[in-house]
Amino acid sequence: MKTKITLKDIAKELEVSISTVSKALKNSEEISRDTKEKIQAFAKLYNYKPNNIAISLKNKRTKNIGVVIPDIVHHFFTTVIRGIEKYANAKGYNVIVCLSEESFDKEVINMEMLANGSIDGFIMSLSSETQQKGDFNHLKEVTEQGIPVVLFDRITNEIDCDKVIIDDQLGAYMATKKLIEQGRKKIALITTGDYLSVSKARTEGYRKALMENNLPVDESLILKLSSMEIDEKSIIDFFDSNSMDAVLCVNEIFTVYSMKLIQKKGLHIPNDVSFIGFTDGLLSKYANPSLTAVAQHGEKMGETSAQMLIDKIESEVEEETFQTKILEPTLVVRDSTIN
Amino acid sequence: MKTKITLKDIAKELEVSISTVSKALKNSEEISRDTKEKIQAFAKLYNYKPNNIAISLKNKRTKNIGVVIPDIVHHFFTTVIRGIEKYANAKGYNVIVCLSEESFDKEVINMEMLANGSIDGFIMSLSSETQQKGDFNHLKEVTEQGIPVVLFDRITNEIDCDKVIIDDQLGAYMATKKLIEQGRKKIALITTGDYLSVSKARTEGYRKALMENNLPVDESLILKLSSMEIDEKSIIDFFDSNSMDAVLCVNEIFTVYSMKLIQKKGLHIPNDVSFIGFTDGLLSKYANPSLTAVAQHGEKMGETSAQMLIDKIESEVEEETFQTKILEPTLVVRDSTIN
DNA sequence: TATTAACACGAAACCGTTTTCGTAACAGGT
DNA sequence: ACCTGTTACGAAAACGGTTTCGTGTTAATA
Repeated sequence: MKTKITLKDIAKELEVSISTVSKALKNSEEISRDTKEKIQAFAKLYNYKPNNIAISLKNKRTKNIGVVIPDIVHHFFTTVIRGIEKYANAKGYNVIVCLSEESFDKEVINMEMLANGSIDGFIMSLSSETQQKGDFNHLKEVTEQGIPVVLFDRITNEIDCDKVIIDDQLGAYMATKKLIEQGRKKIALITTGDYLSVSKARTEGYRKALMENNLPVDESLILKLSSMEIDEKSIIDFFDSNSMDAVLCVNEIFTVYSMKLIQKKGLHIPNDVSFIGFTDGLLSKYANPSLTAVAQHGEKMGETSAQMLIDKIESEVEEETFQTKILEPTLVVRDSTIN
Repeated sequence: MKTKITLKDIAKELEVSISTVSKALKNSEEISRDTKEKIQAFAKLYNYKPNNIAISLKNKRTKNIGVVIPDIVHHFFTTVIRGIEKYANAKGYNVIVCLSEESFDKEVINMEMLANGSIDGFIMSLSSETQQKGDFNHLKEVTEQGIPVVLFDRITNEIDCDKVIIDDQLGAYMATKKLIEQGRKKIALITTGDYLSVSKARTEGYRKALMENNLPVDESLILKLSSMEIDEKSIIDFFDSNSMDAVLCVNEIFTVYSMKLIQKKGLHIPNDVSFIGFTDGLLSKYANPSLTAVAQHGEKMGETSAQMLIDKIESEVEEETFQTKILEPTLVVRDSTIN
């Protein structure tokens, strides 16, 4: 086992000081050509690479960014990570991923773990429990310490920091309007409770579209599931006790699952019932029929978040100006609506 | 902005030495009750948390593990990450995720970036380019430095390290046998080139099942796609120029995509053609018809990998014994085969 | 020849911990 | 009064770098 070589080793071997080695490897003007060449050759021969940890300690920069997300199995989050990773990597940053699994406690623990020097900044999306609870002290602490934070998708207004969201209201509005234009009158909505910021905005967009088109908002056509887990029974009851000609769902899994249940009832998609879902992920693409979906552009969101965070990390200025970037959703039309 | 407090700050404030503070916070017997209480109270008040980087430097342990995978959008890898994260987190480790995106160069760069002190060990699955190229020097270097590595799923025999795989051959064998038992005679296989270790094993299992059941292995019924990207034309050609009554695919996306194409031809699944795919992911569950799939138990694989890695990291002994854990695949029967 | 500037390098502080070792102060025993 | 043993703490080295500043040597200048 050949152990890693350090500056000290090189210095001893070449009978110069550590400082000289350090400078020589940085090609400093201070060091003579001869010495530099000798040291650089030696370093290359022994494959010297500076120790990241030592450097981090010295300049108080880790070149790591912490990503805390509720779930990695939702395709949307996966694409966001990809976007983050892509941008961060190009800038020489590494990405530490922590999953809160929709739990407040886990979110807090993860953040505390990372906040003690492990990372230069956070990119995160709040767990549903956090949003439900409305307790953001862990975020407050972190920002007060001067650690930059970028919140994406599931955000809160109670924290001053950069934010990236898509215009969820617009997305739902576009989707609902599309359904209305196709002559649908009884459009149902399957969502979570309003505690999830995104669900709330989407519900608003849905209402807005109905109202603008003089359609009644029938509260019994709005199903609020109590968690992110599929509650099959609730959905079946909902379908059994209401008639509808279109369904809008706030996420992909709700959508495909609901479609299956509708199909089991013998109804045809899109003829009898049209479906539009949020998140244009793998499921939307490959579901049968393929899903008309509101694309959230997760990868773009990830890139944007990473860019905003790294800008802040690397900016010298102590400005306390935060911005919220609102990305535009796109409607990807497939076979679950009439073309 | 209240900046982080250090041992030095506490020492100065309380007019004791840094060593005393450090010991007091560790509840050392060396320090008197009074002093300890005073220091601990002060530390708590100012929310002192030791700096991870400093600790890492000191004990040459980062409590980070590096995960290098080809792709995060494949559901299988997502579940593996989840398993890793779960186990690692419980053990106080953080997970740094790097994506090679099936590229050899990226894989090398990522590993080099992390190998300089940022992590205590690697968990990885080889990029297809790496497997194709057969160049594993980056792995060799890392293991020679004494950094523990666990390879999962896409592995190589050229590197001595711990490994976790599922019995891919068995999985394909089980799937093929199932199809044979249902009376299928012309079973096609859609795979990648043999450079991918898993594809190779799966192909072997497929052949083995056919041979054991006295069915001919018709090479024209084996489609080898040249990359992980869907090549629609090749698949259509394949279906047009061959007749078959069952299809086995080496991954989920190949499977659902192929199903779509078969359905477009007007064939019925499973009556005309049965399908079985590898990886029991979201797509399998929600595809229409839902997919009979070989479950790879990604989460289990992730946990096992993390466990093996952390065991090695934390074991004092300098043993050079490596093991390969082989997980058993399971056949999850759904509607793409006859029940 | 004395002064000075440029050159090339080393010493040491620093980042924030942990840990070993040394020691002042005091108590107890003889 | 002397020795010994605790007790309670501090000094300093170490982890592996970066960076500031000081300095010995040489060559150029007055």
